[in-house]
Formats: sequence, C-alpha cells, structure tokens
Amino acid sequence: MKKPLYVLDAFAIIFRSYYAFINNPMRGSDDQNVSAIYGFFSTLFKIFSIYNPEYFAVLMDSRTPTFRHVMYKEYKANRDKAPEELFEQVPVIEELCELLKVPIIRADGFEADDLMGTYARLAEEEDREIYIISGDKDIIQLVNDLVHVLKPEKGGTYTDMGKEEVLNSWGIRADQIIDYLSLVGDSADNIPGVRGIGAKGAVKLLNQFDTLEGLYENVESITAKAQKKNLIEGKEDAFFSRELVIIRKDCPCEEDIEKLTLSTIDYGASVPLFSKLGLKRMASDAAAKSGAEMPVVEEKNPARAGTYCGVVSEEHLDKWVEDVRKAGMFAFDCETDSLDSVSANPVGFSISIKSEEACYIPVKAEGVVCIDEDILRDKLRLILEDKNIKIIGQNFKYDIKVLKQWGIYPRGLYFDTMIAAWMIDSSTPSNMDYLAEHYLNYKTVHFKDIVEKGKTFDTVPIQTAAHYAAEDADITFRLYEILSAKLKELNMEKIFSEVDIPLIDILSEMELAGIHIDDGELAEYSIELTEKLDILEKEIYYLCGKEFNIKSTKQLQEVLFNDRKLTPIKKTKTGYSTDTKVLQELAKEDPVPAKILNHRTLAKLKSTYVDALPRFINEDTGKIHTHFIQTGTETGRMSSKDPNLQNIPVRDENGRRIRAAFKASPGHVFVSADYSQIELVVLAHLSGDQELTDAFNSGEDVHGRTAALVFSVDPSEVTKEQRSIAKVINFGVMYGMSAFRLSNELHIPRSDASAFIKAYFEKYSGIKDFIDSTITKAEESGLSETLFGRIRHIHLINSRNKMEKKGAERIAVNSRIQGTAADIVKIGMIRLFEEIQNRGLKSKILLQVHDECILEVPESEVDDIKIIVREALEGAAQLSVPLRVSIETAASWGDIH
DNA sequence: GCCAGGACGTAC
DNA sequence: GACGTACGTCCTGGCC
Repeated sequence: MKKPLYVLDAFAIIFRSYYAFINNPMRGSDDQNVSAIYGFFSTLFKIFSIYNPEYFAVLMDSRTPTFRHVMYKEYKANRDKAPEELFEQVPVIEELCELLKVPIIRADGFEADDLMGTYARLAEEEDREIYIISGDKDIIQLVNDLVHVLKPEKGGTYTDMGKEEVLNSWGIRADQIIDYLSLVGDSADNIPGVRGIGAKGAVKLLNQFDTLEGLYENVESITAKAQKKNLIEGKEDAFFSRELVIIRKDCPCEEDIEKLTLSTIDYGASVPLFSKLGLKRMASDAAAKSGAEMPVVEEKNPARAGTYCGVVSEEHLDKWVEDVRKAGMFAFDCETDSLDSVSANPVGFSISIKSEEACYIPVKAEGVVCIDEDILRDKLRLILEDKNIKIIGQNFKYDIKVLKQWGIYPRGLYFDTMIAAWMIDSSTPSNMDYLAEHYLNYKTVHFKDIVEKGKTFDTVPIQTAAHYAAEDADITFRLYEILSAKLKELNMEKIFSEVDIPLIDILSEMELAGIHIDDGELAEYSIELTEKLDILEKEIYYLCGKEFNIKSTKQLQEVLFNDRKLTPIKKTKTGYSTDTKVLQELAKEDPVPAKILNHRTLAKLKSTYVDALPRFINEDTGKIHTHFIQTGTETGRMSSKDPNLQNIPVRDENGRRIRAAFKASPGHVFVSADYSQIELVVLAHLSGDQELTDAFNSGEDVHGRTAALVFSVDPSEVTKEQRSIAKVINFGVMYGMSAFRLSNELHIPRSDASAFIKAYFEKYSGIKDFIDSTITKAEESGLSETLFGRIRHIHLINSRNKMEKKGAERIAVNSRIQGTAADIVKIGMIRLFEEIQNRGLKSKILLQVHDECILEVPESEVDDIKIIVREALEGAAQLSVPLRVSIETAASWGDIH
C-alpha cells in the first residue's frame, strides 16, 4: 500500500497558537507578535517528529482576508488591536513554508475545508491512507476506512479519529455527521440546525432513521409530540444547514500526491528568517537539522523623523513660496483655533515639498512676532490659488473652508490622502495618525498631547507647535507618495481625480452655504410634542399601574413581559426585544404597546430633530451647516453629521413637519432633483437583464411590470397587493433578502415567499447571473467593484463560516449597486456645479441625500436651473436604460415629494 | 462624571 | 440566521 498522506489545516493551527499565548505573547526582534509563527512551526515540527510523514501538505484558505475574517468573532471578542498582529503573521508563515520547501496548497476561492475534502477523495481514489490534522468537528464527516482525522489535544498530542473512534465518541457513524450537524447546528459556525434538537436527540433520531431523508420520510411516526413539531417546523432549516455543513471534494489543486513530498525539505533556508524574527531557538533547531550557520541579525530602522523649521520672516517665506512654485506640488495643512470649520480662524500653516522636510508658518503664536497677516495671505495666494500648482492635503475640505473664510480660494487641489486611503480600503480608519502608523510605521505627535484641554493651538509654545504642524505636512507628503502608487495599482486614479477630488470643493461650498431653518416653528412643535408625550406618559403609567422610564428598554421589558405577562417575540443580546415590530404584534392583545409605539415616535422626533436641530444654528450665519463625510461609508456614498441632514423624516405626517421647518432664503426657492429608482436602473444596466431593461425602456411602472411577470398576469390585471409584493422583492433583491425576511415583511407563508423569489429569478434570469458573477468575482479577487472602478474589499467572501460568507455575498452584490449609484450622483453633482459656475448663476447646491440634490435657487433662475439640473444629472452616465430625475420646487423642504 | 456598547429609529 | 448603507439619542454598566 502507498505511504499515507498527511495534511494540515494551517488555519486552525495558526489560530490556536496565537490565542494560546494571548496573555503572554511571544515577541520578535521588532517587538512584533510572533506567537502564531512560533506555534505553527512548533506544531509542524512536532508532527514531523511523531509521524515522520513522507507525504505532507499545509492547506491554506484561499487568501489572507479569508483568514482575517474566519476569526471575526474572536476578533470582536478580544476587543483590542490583537488581530492585526495576527494577520501579519500569515504571509510570514507562508514564506517560511516556501523556504522550507514544505508543500503548501491553496485553491483560489476555496477554503482549507474543501481542500481537505478534496485530498480525502484523491487519497481514497488511489487507495492511500490520509491523516487530516484538524480540530474542526465538520471534518469528521470525511472519516472512513482510509481517511483519519488527527485531533489536536491539550499537551501537544493527537487523537487518531478513525471510523471506530468516531462511532465510540459520537454514537453515530462518520457518514452520519453531516446529518447530525444539520440537526444540531453549530453556534460557533452559525449553522442553525433544527430548533429544539440537541446532541442527544439527534443521535437517537439518526440511530433510528439512519439519514436526514429517512427521518423526514418517517417524521409522522415520531411519537414525541414536541420533537415532531420541532422537526416539521425546522425541516427547511435542517436541509439549509446541511448545505452549509457539507464539505466539497472538487477543488482544483495539485492532484499528484507524490509531488507533496517532504523529501526535499530544506531547514537551512529557513534559518535566516527565523533568526530575523527573533525566534532564536527555532532558528538554531533548524540550523542544527541542516548544519547551517546562525546568521547575524540586522536591526530594522523605523521611519525617520523629519527636519522642520519655523517661518517668521518675509524673506524666509519668499524662499518657501519660490521653492513650492519650482516644485509645482506641495503638501499643505492649516492649524486653526477651532474644530468648527465654519468659525475657525487659521493660526498657522505648514508646507512640505519633499519627504522628511517641512516648515511651519505661524499666523498667531504666543510670544512670537509673526509675518503680517495680509502679507502672508497674499504670498500664500501665489501657491494656493495657482491652478497649476498641485496641492496635497489630508482632509482638505476642512482646510478649504478655513482658507475661503480667510480670503484664499484654493484652486489646484490634486490629492487628498484621507480620501485616497479610504478609496484604497474603506474599512480601515483614514485619520492621519492611523495612516502614518499603518503606511509609514511612524508614530505622530497627537494633538491632545500638545494642546491643553480647552486651549487653542496658538497657545502652544512655538517649538512644539512648529514640530507638530510641520510634521502633519511632512507626513501628508510621505503618504501621498505611497497612496498615489496604490491608487494607480488599483486603477482608481480616474475616479479619484475626476470624481472624489473635484467633489471636495463642491462639498465645501455646500457646507459653507448652510440651510435656513425656522426655529420658531420648531419651538412651537416642541411644545405640542411635550404635551402629547405628557398625556401618553400618564396613560401608560395609569394602564400599567406604575411609573417607569418608558425610554428604558430594560424597564419596559419588565413592564411588558413581567407585569403584563405578554409573550416575548424575539430576543436581543441582552434580553427581550421591544422594537417596533414586536410592539405592533403585542398591540393585538394589550393596549399598552400601541401607546408605547406612539410615545417612541414622538419622543424620537423631539429629541433627535425638533429640539436638536436648532442647537446647530450657527450664530454668525443663522443657518445650519452640516458636515458631509466623504469617507464615511464603505460603498462610496457620503454621510452627513452634526447634524445628519440625510435622515430628516419624510415618511409620515408628524415627521414631515420637521422638513417643513427648512426654508429657502428670502427671494429663493428650493429645487430638488431626485433620481428615479436609481438603484434599480443601475441594476438593470449592470446586469443587462432583458426584462428589467425593457421595463425601464418602456417607461412603465417597474414594480407593476415585475408583478405581472412574477404572477404571470397581464400588466393591466396586476392588483395593488401584487404590486406591493413586487416592490418589496425588487428592493429586497438588491439587499440579498431571504424568503424568511420576505415572508415576515409581507405577512405571507415562507413557502409563498420562496415561490415568489424563485419566480422572480426565473423571469429576471439576468439578475441571477449578475448576482452569481458578482459573487464569483469577489471570491476570486476579494473585491466588489462599481461601474466606475471604485472598489470595496469583501473580507469575508471566502470565510469558512457560512453565515459570514452569505453576509459577505450580500455586501458584494449590494455594494456594486449602491456604489455605482453613489458614483453617478457624485458625477451628476460635479456636472451641475460646473454648469452653474460656467453660467455665473447664483444658485447653490445645499444638500445631497444619496439619490437627491437640493438646491437653493434665486426665483429669477428657477426656470433655467430646472433645465440645467436635468441635463447635468441625467447625463451623468450613459447607461443601457435612461437615467431620469424628477424635479420639484418649493419654498420649504416639507413641500417637496 | 466619562465612555463604550447596545437598542432603537430615522433616512436612502 | 434571516436586508444593504449611514448617524443620533437614550440607557446601561464599567471605570475613575
């Protein structure tokens, strides 16, 4: 018989090793964590010494992002920065395996589980024994006459799980493990299983009926009533779980097991790296095995500090201005006396034109005679207002706003490191301290460490201030060099330079413009709300026979589920849920929940909007100036904060009164332009689906047409109910909605919901293909990409945790749609802004709410602007279906829609 | 008293 | 387990 093959689940070992030392991590020569590297190779060499394998392979998940996210839960459970230092060890482990010439196998788009399955099959086919080293109980399903699992135990030993051992320890045969897990579920892996069926029950059932099919064919014969009910209700869950549990056996991988040999192992090659990592014992062990010499380790240099100077004379300033003009490009940063960009005054500027050099030009500093403000302003204009001189900034929207109010109108904005970093990876922070550390291995001086609480930057001693400020410009320049290369690699230069960079100035204008709100109107509404809330409160207290804090979910739970004996409907992490859905359900049998609902709605309006918005009115301008965050989402959308003007109520009448308080300035009106169904239009374009394309090209009601298709009726015969189902499905599809959710949403049986979804994808087969290909592409590349090339990393797309994987699939699909729509709206805004500028109009864009732009327009410009807006927005992209905007005009925001 | 996290609810 | 993207408010509980 052939010599056995040993395969190692690398992932599992890396994980175990890292957490084994979590309280006392192994540190390498740069003080970096090397626990996983050490643990992995200790295990590897231990296995070599115990089993002396001739054929051996390390099996990896397809990419490191996978790895990262398999650990997602643990990552969250250990809320420190641990995982990052774990992930960084993975490529090192791979490199060491390669140096050692230990076969390492990875199949793109597949997990180590699937590789184990595949090698189990391959070994079996040539009648070879295989030992799989893994602690994962899913793997047990592979066990048979030839396939063994070596389960790691505490103390570095391994239990050989063959057929008999499985039967002994589990009470079922190995080939029943799949069905067993389908019934029991696995909370760690998020396999649901059948509710109410535990380990003992599952074993008993499988012993009786042998298989899941056998069980369900005979489910009627089960005598235990509760169990039978659980099984019948959980049938779909069981079969769904089984899909998640089954390990594939068809990965593309090296099929010639003879090639997975350890005969060429080269311990000597690993010595320098082990040594460099500071794993001295491992290095010397490897050296001993190969007879190699121990190398001398060289120290790695951290990023170097820059050389900075202060500029307080005109001559010195002239020199810098001249140098900047010669260089044609510079990093620039403002220090101010306030975080509030509308009222902030500059207290100094810093400039860098090359890495590790920068200067600080104070405007105001205690005990320092600075350059005259007017002279300084004029000289800075020479570099900031020259469109041929490229400006590099970090969060430059802030600087633009400060500069504009100080009298400088920057023109040559070329690069924003914050935005670049966000486009490169929107899931990680984009503040400078993080970027410096992450990309440059440089620890910056922190603002709060040099400025005393409550004081402003101009009070900081000039030496300290100059160093801090100049460093910002220096680091910005250094980051530019790295990030611009990365943007290029990712092919995002175009969307970066043509969309996100030009948008910065537009957003600065929007924020500076602000929007007027009638605080008197809100004050009146607040009083009304207080009265209504008082009444509701009293009614609730009376009905409940006691007073309590209605806003406390904890106390509310006590009242509803304890005092009033209502039946809890769903759980949260901390107790029973009391959200809207639950309260609506409970309202059917008790008068209190309805009043709570009412109270909640009004209290929300009052605290979040009615009372909060007036506090944001700027003293100087009398307007509300929101902040648009360009790096606030993972899809490419913008967000808005302080206050968030993208979630002002619109749907119900109470809420609309808040919109009504937003007023156009005297002599002006609001013009709102709203893209019609932009996400569905994008879906039609991206998918190329014939039916959906036809629906939009025909100009008919798209939800009605969907209903006609799904229900196979003539469009003229579609009922209201059918249309509303179609509408929910249309939106649900873009979010990856399940039949479960659809049935809940529409209050229909789950089987009906499944049928609707099935019919939907049969008719819209192009959408199905779009979803599938988006997922496949994400699995291969780890990315989801918009029509314009904006990317999002889909970290969990190859997760072995099936729930996480499904979640990642939804994200991949939705991000393409939502992100493309966001790109289009941004492009539309840029076209619109440019057209307004070119024509010298006074109209201003004030707000953007994802698919809508709101402008404030002098009455005299209204007719023109409507045409301009339509042309600019509808022409933002050439799609296979028409992009339409609907335009409305009103003196108050409440009168729009 | 401060802060982080959870629950909830608003928008698209 | 169950629908994507945000932000704000209130409450709670741990920490100082």
